[in-house]
Amino acid sequence: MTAKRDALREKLIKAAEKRMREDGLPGLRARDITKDAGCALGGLYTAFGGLDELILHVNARTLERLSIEIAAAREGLDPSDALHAIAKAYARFAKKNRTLWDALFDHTLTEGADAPDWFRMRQQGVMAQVVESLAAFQPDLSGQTLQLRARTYFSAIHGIVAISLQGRFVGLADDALEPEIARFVGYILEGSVAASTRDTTP
Amino acid sequence: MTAKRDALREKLIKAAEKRMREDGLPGLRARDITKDAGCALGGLYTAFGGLDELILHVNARTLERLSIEIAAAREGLDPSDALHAIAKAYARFAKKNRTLWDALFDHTLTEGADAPDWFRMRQQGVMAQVVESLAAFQPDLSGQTLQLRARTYFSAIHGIVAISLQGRFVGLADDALEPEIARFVGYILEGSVAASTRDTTP
DNA sequence: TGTACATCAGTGAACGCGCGTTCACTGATGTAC
DNA sequence: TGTACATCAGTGAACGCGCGTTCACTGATGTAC
Repeated sequence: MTAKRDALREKLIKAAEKRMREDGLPGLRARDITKDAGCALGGLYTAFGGLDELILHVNARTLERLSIEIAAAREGLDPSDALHAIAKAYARFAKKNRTLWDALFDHTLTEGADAPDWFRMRQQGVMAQVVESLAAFQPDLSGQTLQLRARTYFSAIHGIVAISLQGRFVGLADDALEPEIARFVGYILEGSVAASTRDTTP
Repeated sequence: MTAKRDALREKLIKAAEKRMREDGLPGLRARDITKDAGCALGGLYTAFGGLDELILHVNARTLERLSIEIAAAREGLDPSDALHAIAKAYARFAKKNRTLWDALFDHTLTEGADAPDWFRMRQQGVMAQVVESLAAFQPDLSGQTLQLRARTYFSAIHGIVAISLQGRFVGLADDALEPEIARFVGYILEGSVAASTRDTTP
């Protein structure tokens, strides 16, 4: 019966997620997780390949929730508003789920092994939405270029959120973050429209 | 005599920097460093407070070199070009000094203790240049707002560089990075000028 | 210049501990007859 | 329905090891006379 096995996996993921939310990735210990999940230490290794794999599952769920929130935020909006909404939703998610969100970027697989497909798909789920909204905003973009622009847009927002939340370089009131992002996104959209019309109508 | 002590400190910093450049922050071990520096393991603890403090010194030097390269890149340029040059220099520096640059962001002090003043000053040295160029580009900005805008500008570029280099979410040719940044910066500057003129001449 | 003594940077073996992972065992569940 | 046997998920004590830090010692350097 695989249902029992799945139940254990579920309990472990839930327990790990809870610990990660409270203590963050660095404070995550196999002993704590298995204790919370109500199984023996070794149980983790029958249910999963190891701690790293368990973390990957927690991160996958975080990505899934992020994806859902982004989807909800941009639903029914026109392209420009949607791009604004994505950035805002991203910032809010990061702030609300700080430790889980940190783990998305801090957890690196040992050796050069890259993440399994089921995990990459979760990443895609987020990125695809940026791509979609950007494509609607700039219909002339497509293929590799579109992918690249979407990543650039996303990672710029990511950088702003990341450095703001960790308070590096400058320590400023964090309620300044959302308006700052809104303004910044406005600049990008306006600038890209200007560049685009200049290209098309010389 | 403090000269000898300083010589040891210097040897340790150099050795740590070399190891960090080769193996990155995660591969940094006190034993390796002291062996390379030609002193005993305990020597590290007479010269510095501990490994963390030594890492801080390495990071301070990395920031110093970054600051110098940014200064050289923007020298004599008009504000708009200078902002472009800063972004480009940052991307190049990160790529060329990958592991050292990673350490700037990955190394976190244990507990909530924040970095000493001499270290913060190095961070300021980088940031101040962004502030300066941005102030020249948008003379209407000043004070907190200027600081905030500068950080936003900087952290957006940082995000783009960081995610590109670690190849997350999308794996794309990394020679696409510089033109992508150039375009992106162009959008921001154009957008901010448009917004600014709109404000001043309603 | 020489002797006795103090200081203290530097030594490196030993400590300590956190923590992921293993593995010989057990007991619940399933299968054969 | 009952008995014997096989399987294998789950157990948890023990392993192993990496690694930062300590601390009793030593030997070079400086000071007093």
